Amino acid sequence: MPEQARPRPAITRADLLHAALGLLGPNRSVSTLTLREVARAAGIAPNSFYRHFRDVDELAVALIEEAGRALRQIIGEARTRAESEESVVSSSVEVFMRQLQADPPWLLVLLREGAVGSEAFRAAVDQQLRFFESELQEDLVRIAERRGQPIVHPEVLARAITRLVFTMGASAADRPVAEHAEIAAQIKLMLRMLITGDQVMARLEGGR
Amino acid sequence: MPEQARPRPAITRADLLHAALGLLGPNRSVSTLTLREVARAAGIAPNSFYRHFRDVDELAVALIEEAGRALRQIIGEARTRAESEESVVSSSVEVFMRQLQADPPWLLVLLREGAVGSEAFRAAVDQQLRFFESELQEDLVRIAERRGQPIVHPEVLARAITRLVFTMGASAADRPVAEHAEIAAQIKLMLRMLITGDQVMARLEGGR
DNA sequence: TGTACATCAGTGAACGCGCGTTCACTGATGTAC
DNA sequence: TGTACATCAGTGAACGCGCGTTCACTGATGTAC
Repeated sequence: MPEQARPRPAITRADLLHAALGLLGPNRSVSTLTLREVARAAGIAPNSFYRHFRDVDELAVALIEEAGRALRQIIGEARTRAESEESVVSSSVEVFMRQLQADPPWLLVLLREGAVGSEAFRAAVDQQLRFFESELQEDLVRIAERRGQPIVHPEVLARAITRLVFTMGASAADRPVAEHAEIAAQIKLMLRMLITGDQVMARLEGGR
Repeated sequence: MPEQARPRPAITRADLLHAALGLLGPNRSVSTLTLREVARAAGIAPNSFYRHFRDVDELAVALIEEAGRALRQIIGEARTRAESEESVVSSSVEVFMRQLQADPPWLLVLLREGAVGSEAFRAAVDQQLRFFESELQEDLVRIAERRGQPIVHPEVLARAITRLVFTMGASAADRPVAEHAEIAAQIKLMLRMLITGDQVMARLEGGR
């Protein structure tokens, strides 16, 4: 049984992910990246790509997971500072829109790739959305219970909020920055409708 | 000034659109169609494609417009039979989900292509969504006023409903049909939250 | 009605290109003894 | 410390392929007179 020799990675998976991110833009989605492009951007020969990923799809999935992690951390930090549903909503939306304006390429990965691409691909985005949903759900429940007014449909509420924010964010990314404030206000209003609706339905259904 | 001679189109634009639709499926989005594929499916030489469209993007936009028209007509018919916000919502959602299960390829065009593709491409999908929004808004306002309880934020409400239905529909298209009923129920619940929220906020803001 | 002409949808061949993937390789590094 | 060997990230060349686009063409149809 031979002891394992250490590789000396001149180029890492992270380098490749970074190179791939650099290629993205308003009109370039992850699903259109080619192996040769990424290799070129990373400064390696095309065939060297295989030392790190099985194919471009595997890189794409890694990119999605990375992006999800990054956004969840940022939103999570904003949320821990919030103490009411109202402020959970508005601070999350504000942080989200601020990220959108900074226009980091990884955010586009989450906004754009959910619908298109290979099976594995869409599943990866869906997975990240579900992470968001469950984290949001926990926060909403925690805050609502502290206030003594529990949420009636926490799962559906969290999902509706998450999906609305992402879909509105995706369409905001295509519009001039000047409109972003207006869009943010619309999103907040929508979320307030949802939360209020849930609360009222609690009362109508018996208020428990 | 020569009088114009009539073309005798052996193959029409509609034939090409139809051929393109036939190529779509759960894992094939419009943005991945190639000119040669479509020409092959339509039974013409690749270069003949240019007699009908400038390029595949132009065909894609036509496809989107066609799909939008089709869906709006179907939903519109369902809606004219509805007389309360509640039934507008549930009959629209039901018709929508029924279409989804019938799995017509053109529906995928609207659900999948909003985020990816060329500028013109995304703009075309966005346009169709706006048509939906404004038609829905009219119906909501009309019905609410007849009931004497006007909607406070008709534009935002209509947009939230439209976006939620489309994004939830897109994710439903990836899930087994057995889950569709559950998803439809979730969508209805979400929309009820939105509508109830709007109504209650009316009262909170002074009830006018 | 007959003839000459214009129109134009569809064609077949060819082009150069970038793609993913394969192959046998090189050469730096780490390990065994 | 020195030497022989194993590992393996990266390479250069080559492959066959499908792509979009161009060109000069054909031949059926419609129009002018």
